[in-house]
Amino acid sequence: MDHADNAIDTIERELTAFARRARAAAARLHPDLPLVSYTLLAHINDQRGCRATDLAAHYLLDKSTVSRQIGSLEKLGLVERRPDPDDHRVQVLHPTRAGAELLSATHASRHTAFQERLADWSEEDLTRFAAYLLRYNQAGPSAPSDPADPADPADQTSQADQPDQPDPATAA
Amino acid sequence: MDHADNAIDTIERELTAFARRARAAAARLHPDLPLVSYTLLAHINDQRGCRATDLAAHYLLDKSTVSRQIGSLEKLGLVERRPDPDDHRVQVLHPTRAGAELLSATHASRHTAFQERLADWSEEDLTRFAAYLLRYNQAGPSAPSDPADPADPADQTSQADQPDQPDPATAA
DNA sequence: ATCAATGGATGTACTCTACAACCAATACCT
DNA sequence: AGGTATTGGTTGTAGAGTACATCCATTGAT
Repeated sequence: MDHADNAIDTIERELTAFARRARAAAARLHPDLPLVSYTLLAHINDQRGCRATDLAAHYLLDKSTVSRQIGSLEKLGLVERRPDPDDHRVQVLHPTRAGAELLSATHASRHTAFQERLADWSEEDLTRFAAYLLRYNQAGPSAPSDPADPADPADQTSQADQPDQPDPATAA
Repeated sequence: MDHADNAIDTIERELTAFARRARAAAARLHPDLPLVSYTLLAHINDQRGCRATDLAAHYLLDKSTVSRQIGSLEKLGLVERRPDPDDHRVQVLHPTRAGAELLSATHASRHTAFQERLADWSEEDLTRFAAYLLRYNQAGPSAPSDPADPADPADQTSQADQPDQPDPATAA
């Protein structure tokens, strides 16, 4: 077990820890907007209209799951479905006014939370950490990044709308 | 929006992406040993005997959740409960032989997956990335790291067995 | 001795998810 | 054109994971 292996173990452990906590925190802190719904809504918002199938492909979710998520987002009045004139099978999803507002409020509070947590990091460390995370998420033979926010200017390396790859963090 | 804010946005986005993918991957790739069970089993193994309450506190899980998880681990023959002679309310949890073996096999395959994903990283980058993750997970006013594997020599900064803090990654 | 605190289990309910089966619309192919 | 495959989406069903409330047994404190 050399240094690199130790580092890999640490990365594995810490990413796993993060994922577990994130999940718990999501349930705890999104009483009104569950994590998955938030993610999908954000994607819909960023794409300025996308189809349920796109979401399913992007997030590696079953289309039934997406269908129900969209259903609940619609029930909450955060998303609306518009028929696609070119293909009558398709519903183009758009955030409603309320959806966009909730999203921006949520994003703002998330950003603040991160800012607080990262308050004592130097700009250099922030930049490097961000770069490592990007690299990690894009890594692997066929692992595209997760261009969850392709509209984000910081997302310079986002690729096409491809499915995420199962992550070794939780692979066994 | 300065550089630091951009970096923070990237960190936020990438960690969130990771958490979402990890979740999906967990369900997909742990047919025999669900992620949570794996995590708890690993903790039990590392602690060489711990109580259900410890697990609940450590992972911010409800004790009912832990109780059921332990129940299923026991049903799978991976964990055994031993009465605590000093306190008859307590059950000390220990991995069975099968549990320890499954754990080490799982860990090995996880490590391999990470190794592959990180194969083209320099040792220096690995070390720094690991350090950043540790720092991130330990950050915050009252956010201890998640010493999931305190026995791991790489986990030099693990602290006491305190609950994890809700993570801004998914806080809204 | 009583009453509170602790460790744990159980009842119930909700979210997220997948798989399978299904329907409707479109595309392809001869 | 007609038949078949493909695609977009919904619904039925099932299971994991979780929380909250409640309950029981044991321990501790006054």
